[in-house]
Amino acid sequence: MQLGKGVEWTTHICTVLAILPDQAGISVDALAEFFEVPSAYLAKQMQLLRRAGIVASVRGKGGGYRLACAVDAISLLDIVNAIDGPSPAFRCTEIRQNGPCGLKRKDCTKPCEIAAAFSAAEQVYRDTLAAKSLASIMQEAAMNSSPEHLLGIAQWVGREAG
Amino acid sequence: MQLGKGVEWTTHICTVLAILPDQAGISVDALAEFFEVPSAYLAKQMQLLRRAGIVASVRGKGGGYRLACAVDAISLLDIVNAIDGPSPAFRCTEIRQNGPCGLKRKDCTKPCEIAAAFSAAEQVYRDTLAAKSLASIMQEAAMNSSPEHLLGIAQWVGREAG
DNA sequence: CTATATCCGGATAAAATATATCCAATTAAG
DNA sequence: CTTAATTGGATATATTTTATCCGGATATAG
Repeated sequence: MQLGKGVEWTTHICTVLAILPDQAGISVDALAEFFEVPSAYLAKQMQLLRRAGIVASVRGKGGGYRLACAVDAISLLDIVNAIDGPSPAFRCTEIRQNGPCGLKRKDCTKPCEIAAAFSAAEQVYRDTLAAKSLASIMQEAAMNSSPEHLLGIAQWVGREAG
Repeated sequence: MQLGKGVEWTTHICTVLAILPDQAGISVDALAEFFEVPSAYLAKQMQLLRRAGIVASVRGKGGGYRLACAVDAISLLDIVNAIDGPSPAFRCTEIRQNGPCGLKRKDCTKPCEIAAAFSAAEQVYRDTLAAKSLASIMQEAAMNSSPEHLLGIAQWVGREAG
């Protein structure tokens, strides 16, 4: 059970987009260079973010990506759902209905105990991610990083967005 | 991010092995028939369970599988770790060290805020699975199932275990 | 001792997923 | 109007996961 690299990449990228001036944008190539990741593949991930309404894009020369919402309106769950999809990790195939002792379909209105237990575990996982906003990540990063590092990032963003 | 079918299969199978008389065993073919799943692949999953110490096997004619522990000593997390592996879903590739504003490796002793947030979410997921024992699943199933159904399973197990 | 049932482990095939690439559509600037 | 920069979407490739098969080892029964 693995989460794609795109989740890591785009989460970091959102923290960079978050310090952009309003209306400005950064190109995929610039973002790919900033994190040294393959730009072609990153482009695909950014499109998934856009379709999910997390970022907005501007086409053509001078275009690029920016956040489409406030940082406290974007949670880690939003990003995971956008990149990795919202489908649950545990897939119940109703094997309790199979075989010599299989249950009738009409007797299976409620999920079985096993499916229910896995769903409950996934729910707390999703709840935890939903409770973590991009704003909270930014705040923690600001506290844990050196002022020089933060300044360096702000300057780079300023150059690329200018 | 998907959990393999083996997790669903082997969890159900553990609930069947749980009602075996002591020292008896059931063959992979019988279990595969009971749930109508491919026996070749199920055999692989059962070997993973055995290597994890969840079930024990007896070779040769009349052999088969049985639980290696008490039902309250087996959690859903044990089964997931055995079948799906214990590696975390979120893989941090330390891209904060990359690019023009990359951090030096020596300044990265603590995980970044993003990796920490995902780890925390996975931890509550694992904790929830660890808190759910096979015994608890069995008890819930006993309450929710009809006596006839439970009897049918017990009879089938009795026949197969000889 | 032979035949049969069963697990064991490695080799292999198929499917799904992750990764990478290309070209068309669009926009800004000169 | 032409050129360059950029996103958009479809398509190709690589990697991983999932599934199957087969020969060997082991144990039981006759």
